[in-house]
Amino acid sequence: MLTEPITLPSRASGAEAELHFLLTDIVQLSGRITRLAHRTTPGAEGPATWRTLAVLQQSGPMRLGELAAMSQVAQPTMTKIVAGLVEREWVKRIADADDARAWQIGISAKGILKLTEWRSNLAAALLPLFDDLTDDERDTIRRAIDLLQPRIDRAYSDDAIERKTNG
Amino acid sequence: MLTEPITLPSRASGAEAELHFLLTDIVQLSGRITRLAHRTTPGAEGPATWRTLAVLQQSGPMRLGELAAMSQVAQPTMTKIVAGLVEREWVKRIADADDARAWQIGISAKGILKLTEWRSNLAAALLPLFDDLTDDERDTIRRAIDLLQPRIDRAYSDDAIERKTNG
DNA sequence: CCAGTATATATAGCCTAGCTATACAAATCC
DNA sequence: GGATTTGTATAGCTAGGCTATATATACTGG
Repeated sequence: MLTEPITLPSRASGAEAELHFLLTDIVQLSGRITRLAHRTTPGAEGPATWRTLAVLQQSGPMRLGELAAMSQVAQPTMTKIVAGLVEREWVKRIADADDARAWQIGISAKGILKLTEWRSNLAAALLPLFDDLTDDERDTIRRAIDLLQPRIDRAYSDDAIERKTNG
Repeated sequence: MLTEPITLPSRASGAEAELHFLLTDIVQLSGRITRLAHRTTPGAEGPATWRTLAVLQQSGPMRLGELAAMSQVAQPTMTKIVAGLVEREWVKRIADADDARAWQIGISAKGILKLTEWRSNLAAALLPLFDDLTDDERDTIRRAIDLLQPRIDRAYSDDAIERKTNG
């Protein structure tokens, strides 16, 4: 229980506050981008489907539990998502030779195609908003992504490791 | 119906492809950030709640329909979200003097507090991932946000205007 | 000034994606 | 070989998304 009044930071303060607002701005912008991406793209699949497929494409086949950890969802949630993906034939279950309880979940050719197709639709929809960017501006954005990407990835995989160690 | 084969872009090509991958990388990263933000933060409220509150805080009271357009959700979805917010007393309904069918929806003091509190939790949770950034790196990220923010905002408000004109 | 149309919100009913708690089956460990 | 641990599935709930439709108010033309 919180007994002391929360310090409500004002936009004016020092370097620590600057990082605070940088982070909250990143999150707010990300939320709006994620929402816009879902809305401007056809198809009934939600963000969870694409996030899961992207993980599988980038990291290769893995167990359902690992996939859940690397997607930052609970295991039963991943069971449900994978069930949907299996039905669409966008992933395949591969029997795990070492453990009869487990499967390896791998993206299928069809899954890769659908993911690529979705990304193309996405890029086409967002292009008009961004085609006025100069080369320098694109470079700034690219560098920002390269700064954020590994740090976010680390948060995801740290969680996966923690699960393996403590869980 | 799509009859021609989709061009599957490869990572190697020219400037247009570069923008394509910039956009898809932004969206993928945003999805992961949004998910991480939700997961690392306590409370049952989903992203939609915070997105809606943020819109109200930044743009002031407005009608439910406007709010739906500016949040990129369908009107019945916003009816549901607002119902939840009214119950928590994070927004207030103000009778519209000019139109008995409509309300003005405004964020309450409690709503501002909760939003601020959530952002503080968020910043605290993400801080350890980013406290090693140099001043230059922070500056790069800030400039990237300032490039993306207005373009995303425009997509949102364009939709709101379109709704008002054609709808 | 009233009939008909247009508009703002609400309701109904469905889906995906999230969660916790728990069941079940296989592996592992005395 | 019985007890415990571990991997996945099931049950059951919630929020947040949608379309179609109902309802109430506003507007407009004769």
